[in-house]
Amino acid sequence: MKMLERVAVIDFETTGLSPGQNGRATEIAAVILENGKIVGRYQSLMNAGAWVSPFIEQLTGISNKMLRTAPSAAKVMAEVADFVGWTPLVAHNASFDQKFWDAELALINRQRVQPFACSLLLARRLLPQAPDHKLGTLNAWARLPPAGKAHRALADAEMAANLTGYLANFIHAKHGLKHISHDFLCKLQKTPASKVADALERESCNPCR
DNA sequence: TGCCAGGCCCTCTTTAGGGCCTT
Repeated sequence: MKMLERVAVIDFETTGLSPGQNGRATEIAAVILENGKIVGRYQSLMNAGAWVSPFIEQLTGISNKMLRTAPSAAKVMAEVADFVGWTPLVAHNASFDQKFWDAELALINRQRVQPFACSLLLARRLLPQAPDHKLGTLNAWARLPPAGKAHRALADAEMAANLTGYLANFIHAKHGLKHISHDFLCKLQKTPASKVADALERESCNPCR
């Protein structure tokens, strides 16, 4: 599977649903997906000084004790931003990860340098027959490889990467696209569901592809 | 006082409401 452009798939674990006083990152993972295979991995807990509620500890398995000895959020965000570089980003429900990525980078006076594509929006358009579009459900439904404990950053990033590869393969198999760019995924995820088939048809007829 | 996310998407819609998805 060589048709998907190299992308970086990321996943955050956090203390809440929105960045701010009560929402900080606790863990991040980034995996590099190249030719449909994971060729690089970064994963780290991060200590942002935020308190982990019992609910979040139960959900993620990440505790306040674990974060006390973790490297600082500033150090981890600098490392992961360098690891990803200019590689275009993908996340499942990217609006969530994008706001934490932007917020945590802003705290170290850095800015995002690439767009995000969203595997959730793509899956809703390309796999409407799936039981639902949760990351775990889609991976099980598509019979993708198990990736470890859900709600830990590396396992979720690997699941999202496998799903992204599956979606690219689906587009290739069904519509014959030989090269799928991150830019095309970004356009496709904004296409109304009723016009997705037309968009794929147009793209596959483009003589430049 | 009471509440506390927010973008996407569908529909019994568009002068709105509610479910889905992420932690």
